[in-house]
Amino acid sequence: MNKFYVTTPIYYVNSYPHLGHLYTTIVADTVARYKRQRGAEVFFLTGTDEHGINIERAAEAAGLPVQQHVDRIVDAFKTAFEPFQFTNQHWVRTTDQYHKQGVRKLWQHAAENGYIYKGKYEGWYCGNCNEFYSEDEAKPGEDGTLLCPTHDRPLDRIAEESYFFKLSAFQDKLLEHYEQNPHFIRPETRRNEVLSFVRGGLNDLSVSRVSVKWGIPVPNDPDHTMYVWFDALSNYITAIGYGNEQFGGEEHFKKFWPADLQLVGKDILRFHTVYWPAFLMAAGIELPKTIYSHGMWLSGGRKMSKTLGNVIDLAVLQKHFTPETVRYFVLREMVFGQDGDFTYEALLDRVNADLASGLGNLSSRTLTMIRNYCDGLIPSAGEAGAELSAQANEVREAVEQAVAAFDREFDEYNFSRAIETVSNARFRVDKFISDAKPWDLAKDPAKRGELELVLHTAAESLRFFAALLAPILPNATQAIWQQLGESGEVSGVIPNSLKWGEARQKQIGEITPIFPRLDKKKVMAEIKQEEAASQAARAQETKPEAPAEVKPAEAAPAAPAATAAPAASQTVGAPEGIAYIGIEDFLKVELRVGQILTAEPVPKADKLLRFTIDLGEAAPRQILAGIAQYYAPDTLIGRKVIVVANLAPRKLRGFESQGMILAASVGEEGKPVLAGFLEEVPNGAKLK
RNA sequence: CGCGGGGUGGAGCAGCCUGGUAGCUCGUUGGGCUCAUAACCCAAAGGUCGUAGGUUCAAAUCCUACCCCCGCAACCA
Repeated sequence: MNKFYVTTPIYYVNSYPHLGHLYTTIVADTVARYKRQRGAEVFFLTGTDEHGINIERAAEAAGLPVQQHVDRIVDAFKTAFEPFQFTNQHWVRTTDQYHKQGVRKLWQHAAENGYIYKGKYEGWYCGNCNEFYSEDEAKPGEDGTLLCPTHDRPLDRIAEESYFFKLSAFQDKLLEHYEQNPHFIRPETRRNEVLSFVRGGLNDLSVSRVSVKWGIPVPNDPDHTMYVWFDALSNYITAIGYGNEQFGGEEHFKKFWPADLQLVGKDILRFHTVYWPAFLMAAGIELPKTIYSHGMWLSGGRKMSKTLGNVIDLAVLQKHFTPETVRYFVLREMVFGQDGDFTYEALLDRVNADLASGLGNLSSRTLTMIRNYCDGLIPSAGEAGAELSAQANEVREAVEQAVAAFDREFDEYNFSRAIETVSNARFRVDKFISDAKPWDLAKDPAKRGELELVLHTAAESLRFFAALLAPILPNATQAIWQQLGESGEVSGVIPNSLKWGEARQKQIGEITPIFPRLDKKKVMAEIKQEEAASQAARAQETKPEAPAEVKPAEAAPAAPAATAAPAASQTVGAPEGIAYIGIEDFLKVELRVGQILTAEPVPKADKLLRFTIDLGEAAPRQILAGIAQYYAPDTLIGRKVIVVANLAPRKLRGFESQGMILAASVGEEGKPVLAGFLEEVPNGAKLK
């Protein structure tokens, strides 16, 4: 049987849907439609990953029971996806019962085979937070002890009981699998990355936590909760019936597993190409055929980030562009596997050029002529002179070759190239029409045969294009299909089996514009306005609506001043209420006036500057500060600054910093502005 | 020597694995056409494919070194 199982990652519900989620799902949906159209029985899965400590906390912050909180975000995903009419058979949620059941089964199998063992997970633990911190995350105390970054209390060295997955046992097996299945990880560059990672050695993986409650309990040891990735990755098998009765259970699972294509973003490549196959091997389950890592969408050449304010707002996007045009754009514009730049200008250009002026206009001109010259009946190929016949033949060949080339490229997931083959054939048709001038032929009854040949050829080309592009533009191609007088669903037509010349004497349908032309200037102006508005709104937004991302957005350099919008409420780390301290606490801090004697960048550090500062002491002090991106060292020499003089020394990038320079932290980027004095002050003067 | 991606006509990109006329979209200029969504067709201008070496009959493509940009990591006492 010809089956095809395609998955997207399940989306972590710690953030609201964004372009990246949409993109992966569009790709998966397009592949699913493509395979289905060609007769495969397709199972297309997407869903949400809903467990873990982050979710638990976000719910707490939102003041909701966790399940209710995740339900809300899942709804947001479904709502955002709804207009795109994705054809997924199922939406898996890791909070679903059958999933939990299946995951436990997987765990048990792995355990029975000896790949899960109980051990101790050692780390620095804060009793207040109930969490482990790495030495990097922890705050160094005065005497070298490590402090909790949130509570400022000493961390305990604790060994927590934890289950471990014997990842180390799979290094060779994985490498062997990669070698023998060159298409297991795609594209090539990603494969190489993983190869070198695995060759570097694999450590066993801690796969349970006693400190986390929101998750799936470990079988026979309910104090332990499974590590979220073990839980999440399993969805690809549990959702189709592994270890449960979902869709009929085992039989259904056997029918669709192994997955034919698992799409992932390159940020989660390692989990899917190392951990995931190792989990499967441990339980004796076959591995998926291909893990394809796609690129990321950048915005204006930069990674999208809330801090930079260059995130593509889905609401704005959907207001101006139909789901179909967005689908077309992301598939056409990005070379699959590489990063791509998403700009509204490029989107507008693409839509106007390829769809409005291109496919839409070809459809419009062809059908209009058939209506006007042929009473709306698609003509048979008429008799014509040698030259015109030759040209018509050439067009036919170009279209038929496009059919073959499209499938060839698409099967390799070269979506942009597959689409290009159609565009190239389309250019040929437009040229043919312009050269043959059917509007002139129509004036001369003697040229009836030639006229019919031209229009027949154009209509047939259009019919083929509609079938080819159906997975990418499901609604538009169906509209063209119907306007050509065809019945049924174009999504069920195999382009390869279409026969040239079949469409004749069919009554065309009502002609309507398929892709209206967009007014670039007008749309861009509106978008700019809406983006500004939504950004202002986001700035006002309170926590519960915007759960924190796992990875805090990177503070990026540059872009000061100009973006200084009416900087509404840019509170930096707003405390929940003020924790008052007494004067005695303040007096513990020794602030002194210092003068910068030397300043130079620290090698291999982007943000650090190294100073020697005269505090009126016998010898100047060496102090480091993370302001290199905002101050040129030379300009600071001689400047008077305020220094925390009794801060415990700390080594940074190999240099000991004997104090701290005070600066205001401005804006979301935390741009530093050095504190100083308006009058002359002597070095070493104490502040109080 | 931390890891990775990239430098191709004015802009944005493909081509590089599997050397052999440098291609696409937008933009510019001139012309044609009028069926069509001011669309379509033709023509032109514009590139020493980051730099320097090397391999080769032949290099954007393979090799070496270097320069620059962008992510990640590190780094903001």
